[in-house]
Amino acid sequence: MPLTRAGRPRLQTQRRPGMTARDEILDAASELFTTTGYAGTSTRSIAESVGIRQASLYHYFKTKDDILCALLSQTVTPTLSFIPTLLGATPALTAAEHLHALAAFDGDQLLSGSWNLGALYLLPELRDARLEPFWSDRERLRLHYLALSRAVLDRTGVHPAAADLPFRLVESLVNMWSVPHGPERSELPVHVADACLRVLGDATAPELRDRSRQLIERHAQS
Amino acid sequence: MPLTRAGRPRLQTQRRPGMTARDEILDAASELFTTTGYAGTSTRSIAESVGIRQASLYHYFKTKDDILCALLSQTVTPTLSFIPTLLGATPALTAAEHLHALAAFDGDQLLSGSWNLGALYLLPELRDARLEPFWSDRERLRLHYLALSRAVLDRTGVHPAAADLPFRLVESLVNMWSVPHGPERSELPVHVADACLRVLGDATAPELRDRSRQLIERHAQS
DNA sequence: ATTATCTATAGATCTATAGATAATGC
DNA sequence: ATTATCTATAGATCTATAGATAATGC
Repeated sequence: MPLTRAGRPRLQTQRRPGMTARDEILDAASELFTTTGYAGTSTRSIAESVGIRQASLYHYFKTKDDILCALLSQTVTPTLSFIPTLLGATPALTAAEHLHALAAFDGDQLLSGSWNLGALYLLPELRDARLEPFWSDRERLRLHYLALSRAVLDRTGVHPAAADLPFRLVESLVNMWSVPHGPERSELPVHVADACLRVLGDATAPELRDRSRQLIERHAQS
Repeated sequence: MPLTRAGRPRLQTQRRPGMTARDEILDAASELFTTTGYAGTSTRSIAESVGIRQASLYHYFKTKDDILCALLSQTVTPTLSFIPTLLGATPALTAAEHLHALAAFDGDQLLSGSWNLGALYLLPELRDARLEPFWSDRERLRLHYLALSRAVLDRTGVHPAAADLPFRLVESLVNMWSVPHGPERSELPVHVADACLRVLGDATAPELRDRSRQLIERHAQS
């Protein structure tokens, strides 16, 4: 077991979490992109924050864009992969159960990790052709929320204009990332999932909350 | 009445709305800041979009920051000035009535104008010392929502974690700015105001909606 | 030999300033 | 004389590349 890796040693010792230099770079970029924006973050500032020279970034990423793409792919994918699990549950879920579990899972995802990666989707500078795959993933997720919400609205009779709000409620978790005196962060997603149903005119039964928790746990194991 | 104003003529004819050059610049900056971000928008691109030379911007604004500040002051101020009107209404409003009217007004503000100025508040690069006055205005507004929401929650018995959600629902209007196949834009704010009450466990009576509309109209006249 | 870093730098920006110029206003 | 624009440019970035260097791996 080598004490140091191959390659010329760094001038500074490691200061970012991560097993590989690539992970260190992604951690630093997450923090900087989410706090000062994409265009507002220079490759130099990323490198400084890792403790390497600016040019060394290019050993791991072809361009600055590549760093952003690597980060974005970590965001929507887990939630999209939860949908088949929900669709395959037996006995089949009602629309309300499905929506609640989806919202709770999606919210957990958004609040997990050390940096507010979900906020990257709110960066306007990001609506760019080369990032289209990530936007279409996100749009697929939105349309799934929309279909579930409409099914609930059909039953409750609330105005159809409310159909987009559950997705927006979950999305707004990224703006609650650091709100003083708020509720315990780990509990926020389930409260927001409850709120998704209330906003559609439905009440959340406690059993529904348990069901969501089970579905999420079972998915985590597989 | 002069056909042209004093000063050397422009090379290009006017292409932006606005009575003054300053207004033309603000219109262009609104579009660019909200679509490509603050750091992602160069002073050159603003000038090009107005049809003047980059250096000419500095006749109207000392720095690029100054342009952003001028835009930000247009956003929260109108809604904050609506609060005294609501507090002074006779007979006094219930918390639910107050919240509904506030949300409907705030939502109208966010969707008015040709550009999605409210989205500027979601730019992370904007959390900067020199823009602190705008953030504290916005925080004041959030705390007002919070207090009203808590009063409603006391009555309905819904979990206190929902107290921040009405503010977030209204805020998310900026992300619904251009959603295909959505409800009529002018009607969105009232639907979101209704949703604010539902998310707190309250139902919106139709009279409440009328009351909000009246309050907003009366404020607009004064 | 391979790898991960480093130094150095090209070339393209970007913000802001200095000062010239071409109108109107008096 | 005043004003609003223009041209030109300084000085500070910023991204990305070229190639040197100092480790480990074989």
